[in-house]
Parts: sequence; C-alpha cells; structure tokens
Amino acid sequence: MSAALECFTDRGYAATSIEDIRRRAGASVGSVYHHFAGKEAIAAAVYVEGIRSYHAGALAVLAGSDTAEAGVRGIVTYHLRWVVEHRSHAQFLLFHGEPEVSALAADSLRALNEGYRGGVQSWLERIAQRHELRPLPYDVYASLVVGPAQEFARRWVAGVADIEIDSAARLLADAAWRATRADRDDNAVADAPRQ
Amino acid sequence: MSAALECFTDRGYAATSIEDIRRRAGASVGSVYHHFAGKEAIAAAVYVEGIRSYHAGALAVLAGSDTAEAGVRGIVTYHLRWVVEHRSHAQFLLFHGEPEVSALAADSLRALNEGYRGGVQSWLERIAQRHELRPLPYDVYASLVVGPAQEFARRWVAGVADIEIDSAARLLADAAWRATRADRDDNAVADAPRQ
Amino acid sequence: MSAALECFTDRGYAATSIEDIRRRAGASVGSVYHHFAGKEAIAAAVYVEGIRSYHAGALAVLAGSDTAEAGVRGIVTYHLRWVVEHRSHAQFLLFHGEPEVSALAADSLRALNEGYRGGVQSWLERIAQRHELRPLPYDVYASLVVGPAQEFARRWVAGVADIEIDSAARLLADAAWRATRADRDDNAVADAPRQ
Amino acid sequence: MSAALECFTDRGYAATSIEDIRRRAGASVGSVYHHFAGKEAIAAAVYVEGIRSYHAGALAVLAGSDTAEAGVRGIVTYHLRWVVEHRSHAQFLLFHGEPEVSALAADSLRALNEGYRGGVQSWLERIAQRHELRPLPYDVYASLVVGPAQEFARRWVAGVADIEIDSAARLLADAAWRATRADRDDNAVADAPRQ
DNA sequence: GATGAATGAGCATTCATTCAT
DNA sequence: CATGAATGAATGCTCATTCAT
Repeated sequence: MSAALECFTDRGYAATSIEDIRRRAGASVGSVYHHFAGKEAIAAAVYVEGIRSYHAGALAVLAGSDTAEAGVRGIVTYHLRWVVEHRSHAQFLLFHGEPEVSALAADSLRALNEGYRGGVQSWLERIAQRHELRPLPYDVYASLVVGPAQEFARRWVAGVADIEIDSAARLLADAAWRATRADRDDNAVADAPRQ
Repeated sequence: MSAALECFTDRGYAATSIEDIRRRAGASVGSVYHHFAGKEAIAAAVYVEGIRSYHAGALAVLAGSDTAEAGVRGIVTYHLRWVVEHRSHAQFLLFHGEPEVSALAADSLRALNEGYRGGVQSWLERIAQRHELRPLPYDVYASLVVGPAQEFARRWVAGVADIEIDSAARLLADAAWRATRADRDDNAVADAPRQ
Repeated sequence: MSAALECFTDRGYAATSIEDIRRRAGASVGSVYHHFAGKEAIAAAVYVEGIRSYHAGALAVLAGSDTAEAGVRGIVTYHLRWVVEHRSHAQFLLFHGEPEVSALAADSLRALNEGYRGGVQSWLERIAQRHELRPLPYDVYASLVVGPAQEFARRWVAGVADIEIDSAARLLADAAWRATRADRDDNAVADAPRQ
Repeated sequence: MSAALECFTDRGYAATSIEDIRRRAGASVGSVYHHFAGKEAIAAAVYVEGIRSYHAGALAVLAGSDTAEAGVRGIVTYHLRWVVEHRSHAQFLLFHGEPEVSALAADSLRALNEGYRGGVQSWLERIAQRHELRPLPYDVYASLVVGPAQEFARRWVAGVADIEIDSAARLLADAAWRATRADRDDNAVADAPRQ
C-alpha cells in the first residue's frame, strides 16, 4: 500500500486524497484505515521507509570504501543513482517537507538519523588516520558531498538539466573529491614532525 | 499582505487557509479577494517576489566580481546570507517543493529563470577568458556552487547543524572554489598551443 | 436556525445529521458553520436557550406567588404547561442527556443554574417566615415539587398516561402541596415559645 | 459482555462504538457479532435486563407490603437504593432517553411493562380495601411515588445534591406518603355508611 | 467459537470563492 | 475599497457489519 507514494509524487501530499490512494491501491477506505492511522501516518510510513532504504545503501557504500576518495565518490554516485532508481521516493523525500508529516515521523526519524550519523562518523574516524580528507565539521562534509548531487538531482527531476545524469555523476564526484581531499600540506602540517 | 508568507512558512502552502492569511493580515475575506485573484495568486506573488529578490542580489554579486574566485565565493556567501536574512522566504522557496506552488508561478518564473540563467551565463562568458574555472556544464557549476550552501542551509534551518553558519560560509566558499577552479593543467591543456 | 431542535426531538441528537438540520432550516452547510462552531455547539445553544426560557418562566411564577401554596402549585402547573407548550424543547431538555452536549453547555449552564437556584432560594426565604412549608433541604423541595410533574410529563410524552394532563395537573399540584406543606405542629414546634 | 453497559453509561448509546465495547470486553469484533445480532441488540439486551431487574425488585417490595404506607415508602426507598446499587444501569435506563434505544427494546419492553403494571395494579387492588390511599389514577400514583425519588436521583447522580441520599430517602418516603395517603375524610366519604 | 481484515455508506467539517451591501 | 454572510463541493475519517480462515 506504499504505492500511495506515487500519488504523493504526482500531486504532492496535501493534494492527494485518501480516495486517490485507495483507488490506486485497489483497496477500500476502510481497509486503508484498518492499516494506517490516517493520511499523515501513511505519509510518515512512506517517508521513514524511504530514509531507511537510502541510509542502508549509503552505509553499505561506505563500508565498502577503504579510501576517502572511494567513499566520497561512492556517496555522490550512490546519491544520484538512488534518485534515478527511486525517483518517486526521491521526489517525496528530498523535495517535500510537509511539517505535519515530518512531525509525525519525527520519532522514528530521530532514531534513523542518529544511526546514520553514527555510521558515517565511524567511517570518518576509520578513514581519518589516512589523512586523505581535509579536517572539517560533520555538517560541512555532508553538505560538500551530498549538496551538489542533491542540487543536480533537483534540476534533473525538474527536467531543466542540460546534461545526462551519468556524465554529471562523474563530474560531481570529481568535484566533491576536490572539495574534500586534503591538500598535500594538510598532511604535512598534521603529520610531519616539526623540526 | 505578503505576510501570508509567514503562514506558508509555518504550515505549508496547502495547509494554509485564506482564513489564516486574512486573520494574520487583519483584513477581511473580501478584502483579500479584492487584491488577489485567489489563494494560488497570493502564493505565486510571494514566490515570484522571493525569486526576484534572490536573483537580483545574486546577479549584483556577480556583476561586482571580476575574478572567478570572487564570483564563486560571493555566490556561496550570498546564498547563506540570503537564507539567514530572509528565513521565511527561504523556507518557502527553497525547502517547500510543493508542485502546486511552483506550477502556478510557472509563467512568471520561466521569464525570471531565463533572465537569471542568462545573467549568470554572460558572467561565465566574461570570466571564461581568464581560464580560472574548470570548463563544466552550466548545471554542474550551479550544483557545485549553490548545492553545498543550500544543503548546509537546510541543516541550519532544521536546527541540526553543529557549527555556526558564518564559520561554515568560509569553509563552504573554500570548498566551492576548490571544486570549480581550474587545475594548472586545465588551462595549459585548454589554451596553450601544444608543442 | 434553532429549528434544529425539531430534528433533535424527532431523531435524537446523535442520530441527527448536519444535513438534516441544514435541510430543515433551508440553509447551506457552510452557512450553518458560519454561525455555529459545530453540531455540538448547535445543541448546546438549543439546550441553553431552553433552560433559560424555562427558568425565566418559573421565576416569574414564584415572583407572583405570595403564599407557599401558590408557589408550589404554580410551579407544578407551570412545569406541565411548559412541557405541553414547548413539547419539543421539553423532550430535548428533560429526557435527553448527551454527555457531550451538556459538557459544551456546562459553562453557560452553571451560570444559569446558579441564577435559578438563587432565585428560588430567595423566594423560599421570603416565604419562610409564613411557616407554611415544612423545612426541608433545597434538593428535596425541588424533587417533591418538580419530580412528580416531570415523571408524569415523561409518561404523557411517551403516550402511556391514561389521564388528561390538565386533570393530572390539579392532582399533582394537590399532592405536591400535601408533600411540602407544614403540619400544624411544625409551626407550633418551630415558633411557639417553649414554655 | 453486558459490560458494554459501562460504555453506554460513559458515552451514551450513540457515541459508543462496537470497537469500544469490544475493547473493554477484551473480545474480538467477530466474537461480539457471534453473540449479539448487532449494536442495537446489545443495547436492547442491556436495557431489558435492567428493567427486568428493577421490576422484579419493585414487585418483591410490594409483595412484602401489607399496608399502603409500607408499599409507598418501600418503593421510594427501593428506587433510591436501586439507583445507588446499579448506578450504571440507572444512568442508562433512567436518564438516557435515547429514542433509538427504547425503540429497539420496544417489543420485549411492552411485555415487561404490562407485567409490571399488572403487578402493581393488583397490589393496589389488594390494598384498596384498606382505604389508606387517596383514590388516584395509576399514572398519578406512579408519578407521586417514583417521581420525587427519580428527580432526586438525577440530582444525586449529577453530583449537585446537597444532602446524603440516605437522609433524603426518609424525607422523600415521608413526602410520598403524605402525597398519597387518604385524608381522614376520604375514607369517611368513601366507606362510612351515610347516616 | 474466535479472529481480524475488508467493505462502503455516511458524516462532520473545511475552505476557496462569490456577492450584496 | 471593505465587509462578512452564504455557498456547496470535496475530504478525512468512523463505524456497523460481513466473512474467510
């Protein structure tokens, strides 16, 4: 019944009526309400499921990345691929932000987000000793790696991008790496015993 | 009466009723309809005004930037400053992707966006001869410069960022420049006559 | 629009839909909601208005009664007459007791009831010096005077009474007076200086 | 499962859902429907059981009353005691005049009521020869005896009575007897051979 | 006997919009 | 230019009831 997602994507949360969802799901109103507490609850469930799936994939990418560069490039690529492969979910998660829905999902989200942040941070710590990344606050890393991909995805979803998403992926991954990799000096400064 | 913006920010477009706006504006229903064609028209007006203001400022920044670095850093800083100074507008424009809203402003927006894109592109052309920027498609430039700032702003607005927005601005501007500046070789390759 | 009362009387509060009321009132749904906060509010308004009217009449009867007997008989007769003349209201007020409605009307009711009780009590005090009534607690007076009339009214409204309400009125007034009038001795005991 | 009574008492018949009953009874929906034909049937069963119990007790009181005074006082006392001891049932039966509820129990009720009325009337006939009661129509007797107790009970249940129900019982029984006992003259007139 | 998913008619309520004053 | 009563379509949701397991 999470195919209510399609409705949200098409029309937006607020413009989607239970009737729309019911029809598309081939269920009765009563049935919908037997399984979900209400419209908000449906949206929250969809939201949480999307985040969960995205997080799981992202952490898997990091787990398989033994260098900083692999991780950074991997996340950028993964983000774009996820948006392409889960276009509906992406549209709903990434570009909507209904206060009501996020409010309802808030509890589950807090847990998910903490888990995710924790996962990312341990990867960062694991990778830190390699001195391949410029030392930056967590939110800045996140913004540098995911931000451009996200912005590009918005343009692509809106249909205004003038370049294929695959070509973009390489360019964006490149750029994310340039933006986050350590300068040669960073290492020197950080590691080399001052004389 | 554009203080209907506050309502949109608080509740989202769809969840805001004319009655909400009317009350906050201290006007009567009739009065609202005397000045605007309807709810959509109000939202469109607010939307367009926000975009116009953002675009105007951004183009001014570019106009005053004679080097690529100044332009890139300027836009990043401007974006963050604008979000901080027009928080309501920013939330409405940047984070509420309601399909309805953008749809209804679509006509006015097309013009604005073309103007903006044109403005940005002429700056890019003006600056191109300096060979300071890696040659990239427009949407990739846009994503690299604005994406991280936008992502950081989202985190800041949501209250989860663990760093001050001003400190972040410098780091993000740095990174945007690293991501977009030409390598030494780029210039060589692009310009220098191969021997 | 208080002719929603008729619907409540016919079908009961819960079984009456806004649609019923709207139709009988010849108004639109919107109009109903423009004037009343909701179904409960309508019922509460009807309820309060009925009580107010009943109280006003009852206090007028007492005001015009200079002897205890006139007061007691007057109230009994008034109660029955009121039920006959405001049959719908009577049915709604006297025999229904929807928790929700009384809850909503509670505030207005408290005021009304206090005013009424106060009015009755001052009459009782005024009449007390005549030593025509057996000294009894307020709620017992009330039960003795109004209870039988009320019980008879219930039977009459239900259509099971085997006697005309007018004939009953005299008998019930008689009985209420017998039940509340002082014995010859009561006076003696209360007043006569013990030797 | 007649603990559906509690729900009816709390919320009223119409506002009680099968779900409420099911939950409070710890049963499943299907189970409820296995035992009762529907919501109406549950209410009818509860209603009828209450009336049956009340009637049985009242007739027992009369059966044990050999004088008019004993009978009248007995019924008043019994009524109050019953309300206290079966508070939920009392609230449902005596104070919720839902037309629907009485309607659906109508058939079973007719029989019960006739039996009761018959029982009371034969007691009245048995006692008539003692000339202790003023001759009055049945419904007036009923109103005089039960009415005050019922009115007092309503006040007591509503929590507004300013006197204990036990003290009230004596006063109300007194008053009912005063209201229904024959005058000395009544007997004389009715019985004594005119000289 | 019990369970609970499914059904769909019905309902209270909201809300954008109109229009007479 | 302002007001607010009126309109009625649309919507989220409830609930009695059925029925396959």
